[in-house]
Amino acid sequence: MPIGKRFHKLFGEVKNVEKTVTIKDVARKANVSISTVSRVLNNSGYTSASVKEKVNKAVDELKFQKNMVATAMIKKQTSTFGLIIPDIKNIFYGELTRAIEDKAHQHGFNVILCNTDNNLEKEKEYLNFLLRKGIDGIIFSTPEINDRNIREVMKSRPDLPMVILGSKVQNVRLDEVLVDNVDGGYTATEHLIDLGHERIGYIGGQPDSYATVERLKGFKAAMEERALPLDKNHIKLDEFKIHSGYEKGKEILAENDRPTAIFAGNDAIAVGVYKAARELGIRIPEDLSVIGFDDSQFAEIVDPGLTTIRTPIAEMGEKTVELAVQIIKENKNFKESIMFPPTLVERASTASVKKVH
Amino acid sequence: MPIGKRFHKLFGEVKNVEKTVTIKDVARKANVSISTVSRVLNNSGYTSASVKEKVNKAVDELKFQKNMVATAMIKKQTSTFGLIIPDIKNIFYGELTRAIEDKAHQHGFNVILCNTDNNLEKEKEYLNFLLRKGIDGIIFSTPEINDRNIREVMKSRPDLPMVILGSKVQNVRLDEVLVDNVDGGYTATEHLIDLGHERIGYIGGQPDSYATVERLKGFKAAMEERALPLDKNHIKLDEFKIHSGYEKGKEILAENDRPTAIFAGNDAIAVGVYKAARELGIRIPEDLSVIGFDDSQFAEIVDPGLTTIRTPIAEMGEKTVELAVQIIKENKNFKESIMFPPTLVERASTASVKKVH
DNA sequence: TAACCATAAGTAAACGTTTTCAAGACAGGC
DNA sequence: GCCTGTCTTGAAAACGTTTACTTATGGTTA
Repeated sequence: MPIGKRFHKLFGEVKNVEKTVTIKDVARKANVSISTVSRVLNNSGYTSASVKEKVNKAVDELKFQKNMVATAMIKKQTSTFGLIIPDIKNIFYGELTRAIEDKAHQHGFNVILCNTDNNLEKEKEYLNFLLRKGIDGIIFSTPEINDRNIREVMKSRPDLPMVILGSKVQNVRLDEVLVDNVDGGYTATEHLIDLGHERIGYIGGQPDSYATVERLKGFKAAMEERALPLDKNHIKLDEFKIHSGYEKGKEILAENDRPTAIFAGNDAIAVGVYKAARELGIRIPEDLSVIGFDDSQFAEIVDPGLTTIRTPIAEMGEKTVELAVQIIKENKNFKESIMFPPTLVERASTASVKKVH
Repeated sequence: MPIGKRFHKLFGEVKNVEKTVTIKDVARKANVSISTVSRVLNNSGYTSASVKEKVNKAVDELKFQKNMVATAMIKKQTSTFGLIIPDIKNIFYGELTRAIEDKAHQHGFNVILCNTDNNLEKEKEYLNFLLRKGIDGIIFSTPEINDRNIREVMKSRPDLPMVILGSKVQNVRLDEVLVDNVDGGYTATEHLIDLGHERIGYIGGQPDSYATVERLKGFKAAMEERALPLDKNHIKLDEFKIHSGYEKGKEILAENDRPTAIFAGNDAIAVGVYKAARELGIRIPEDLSVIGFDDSQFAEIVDPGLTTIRTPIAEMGEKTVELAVQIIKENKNFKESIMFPPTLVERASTASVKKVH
């Protein structure tokens, strides 16, 4: 298939048909052995100044570039990470991915993108592919982490750096970087309570996901601490998507004793709540306070600006990569759990509850 | 560095320390030569049914997985594409990337993500990396395509499939898939004119970018066709970003004879215009009609819903990958130019101009 | 019965590097 | 002048596949 080869075949000794230049060509030109070339290239071992010069000159003249596939073959390192997320269309993962890719690039790694849609079979497929391609590490960031797939990889490749971003896998000891979701949930709820709200709804994402559960914990903790009742009808879980926020928002807001504030599990859900409120003629923040989670681009775009709990997405992404790189370079596994603190970002979607009603 | 090896070193003949299983192990277990194993694996050449069975059994039992690095080494194919975009955080590229990655996955390819921020040096760096890694093709999608880098790659690797998505490079013959930007610009403007608008502004992205220029062409064509004057003060170019829409929007809307409608070069710019209008107390669509371009997620989120020109992002991404795959498989370069038609999507941000004033 | 062909399977070279090993050169200390 | 140690280089093995080439075996055809 490669053109160069084909020509060789067809025409025999056709000269210089865009043949890629290898270390052999450099060696020939510099009049040294390939091992010497390799040594100056990687400057490992001993090499004299004169030889170094000769080789570098040849490298420049021939515009030689090391073939990384060959290097990968023998070194068993590809300078590549696999990144597993549900969906890059999701703005949250866009921001995360950008941070990860940047940091990886800084360290000389590329990242292979894998969108799983939270589909275990798809994830498994990707995992197989990545493993066979010899990637140097895997970064997971999916709300529902499947321990079956993870466990399998851990068994077949116990040495492979894996770090989980934003989620936890039960009963599996892995490197993980997280936001303090309980704290975030607590802070969000506290903020609403401080504004005088008493009937507060919660719309969360995937019921089994770590983020949903933990944020709900924080929510409940704050409500209980202030002795406010939890209304089951005002707590709904679905997905971390606009659509879910819209649907569940409509359900909650249609009730007679509808809440005066809603804590949305993430910004996308909050956007859905905005839409529901708009359709029902409910004004934000006059009639309804809304608080989100993540502080993604959505929060600023929406009108009124969304008050939200900021997840330090970029910092977390960067830390994740640094952890992975460290594991690779130092060849030891930390199994660390790094927790980032979330912060409240006040915009215009939350206000004091109207006492009159 | 690889654990397996290290152990071997340290303890001498330690047995079976999670050594990866190779084709040799399969051959030994099945009592055949490695070439035979290779043949049944790829079913190429002749293999008897009995041998096939033996080999497959051994493969299953050993859970053998072909090492793709080794395959890449000899076949010079890595089943990997490089994707070069400015920024995955940008929602437009998120949607595009998802479509591309999906299609690539369907065809058995992975994609390496590269964010260049439209920085030529960065682009070059990525390009070098990709080339050295032996990727099978490159997909570009950046507003300002640098012909220097492209030309260089074309020279060093004339056989390498490259396809450009959404942009054109002057004086370079490449496979490209595009939206009809002139048509889109024309349609957008026509829509506004049909609503009775006469003073219409245009806020575009990067001045040198193909999309900006072509959309502006369509805008001008429509204006001229209806004999409407072009006001230089109402035509501003900056970047395809929210911030640009905000800044330029404010400038335009601050004028005395401010336009009654604005054609934004893309949806992000339109979002910026929304913000500017809000700050200035200008209502959309009552006081100002706004039309965007792309029909990205922003268009639906914003209130009022953004009327926009739909770019068939997903379809274009898919077509791009299909083109690249076809080039690889059939080993011939089409240098095709595929044009997709844009369509008008009416939402609530455009309305008849108020005649009273 | 010889010649030919299709089928089957093994041997070894190849892909482009890195790395181990061996060996040569040269210096300094005795 | 010999031994030891430090530099310096090259030959060759290795990484895990694919593939060209070779050889062997039957069966068919002339």
